Amino acid sequence: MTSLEEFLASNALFASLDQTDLDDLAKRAIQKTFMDQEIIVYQEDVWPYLFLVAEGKIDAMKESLEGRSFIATSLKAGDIFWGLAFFIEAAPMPVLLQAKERTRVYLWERETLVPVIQEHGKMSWNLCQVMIDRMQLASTIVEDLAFQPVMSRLAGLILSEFGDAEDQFKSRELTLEEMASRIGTTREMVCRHLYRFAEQGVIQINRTELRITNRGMLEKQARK
Amino acid sequence: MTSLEEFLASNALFASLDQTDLDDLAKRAIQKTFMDQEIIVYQEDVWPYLFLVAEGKIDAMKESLEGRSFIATSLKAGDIFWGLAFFIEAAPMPVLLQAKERTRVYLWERETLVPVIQEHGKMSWNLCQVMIDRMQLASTIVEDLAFQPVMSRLAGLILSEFGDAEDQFKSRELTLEEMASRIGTTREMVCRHLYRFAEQGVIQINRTELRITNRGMLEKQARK
DNA sequence: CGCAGTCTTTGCTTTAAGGTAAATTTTCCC
DNA sequence: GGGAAAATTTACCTTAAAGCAAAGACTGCG
Repeated sequence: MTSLEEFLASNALFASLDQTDLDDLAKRAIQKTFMDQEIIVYQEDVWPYLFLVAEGKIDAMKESLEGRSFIATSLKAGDIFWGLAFFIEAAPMPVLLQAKERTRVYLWERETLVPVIQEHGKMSWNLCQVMIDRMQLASTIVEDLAFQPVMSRLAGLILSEFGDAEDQFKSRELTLEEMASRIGTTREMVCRHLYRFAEQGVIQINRTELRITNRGMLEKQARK
Repeated sequence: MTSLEEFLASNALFASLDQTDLDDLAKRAIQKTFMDQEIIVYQEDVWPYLFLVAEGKIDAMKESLEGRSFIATSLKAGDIFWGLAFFIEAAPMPVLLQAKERTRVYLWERETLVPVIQEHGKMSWNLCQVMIDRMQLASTIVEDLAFQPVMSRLAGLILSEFGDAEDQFKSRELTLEEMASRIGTTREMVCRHLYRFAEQGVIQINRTELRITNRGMLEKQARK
């Protein structure tokens, strides 16, 4: 059993396949590597692939005509993603995919993988489960954009990015621009609100790091 | 073949089943009827059903704490929908479902239908296709909310609601409140923008009906 | 018919969000 | 180690969106 086969077997989507099928899919997988910041596929392109992230990180983002962008989700090792054209003839990508580190993926063409999926009912079912997860994500995004002001969305982002540091200063990994893209606003707004939070004593912040000083307050603000 | 069996057979999700299975599912379907405005299930409830709309109309909407609401999609005869708990144990409804006319649905419990779906690979695959459709919808919603101002979203709504009338006056079926819920704003904003469009000569409007006079302008505004 | 309740419309006010620009700091590459 | 490029921070200004309130118009029902 090759390491790729083991990797596949450990993934929820492929878990139900037997050795023969794993072997077959492993052989037909196309391995690709992308540099940091490299664009994998542009929005609106027709891209009939399904892929599995082996290592690295990929952002799925939407871009507006005016040059603003919105990061819908980030993919990491073990995650499955696909182009819509994998499922629907000629359907265009709803997002752009961009590597955010050096990233390696295995991908399969529609013609290769769809027959396998259709033959293995369990696999289709597993795929449904993956999709349901994605929908839950989309659901909270819509809710946030429709109802929450920028400040609340930012509070949520701070919690998810800095919430695991036990009230210690933690390096700001994301640029203001990136934070803005995750909550659908501009870098200036993010900066202003960060310092407003700091004024209120909810966080402490300097140019390179951030620390949560009042988590309860942030949580309250986030589901305001 | 009963009429329900025929109805099932005509649906993309069930199309691949043979007579025996159709018969079985038809027998185990739970038929329910809802009055206009009746709530079918509340947001956050755990509701492990998948259903098929036989007749009528259902809105799937999110509600905010402040009482604003956002209509994510409308379901009509032939449409399939489900509670997340159908797929994931104890997962809560991401939306509220409300009948918007007298509505009849057939629903199946998780325990009844999941085994059938898992047994029939083709059915899982069809379900994936349905989900992909829903994702495309969600994708445009996110894009609109993240990038488009209220005026553009309203232009899009006008086109989809009144676009089929050949520049004839058409009765305003939706209240301002409902329009507002579809594009994530308030009824006052909708009203103002409608009259702003009218001032620009893009539409004509009175208290009860509306007519598009410059479709090109609306389309341009919609993808601004 | 009349009245209560629901919608629509509009004016006025407040708040949130965003654009521009410039100063400052940091990063990164040669 | 120096300088260009990128990122952060702020001040100031404009616009978009929303909240509040009140005046009409319509609907449905007793």
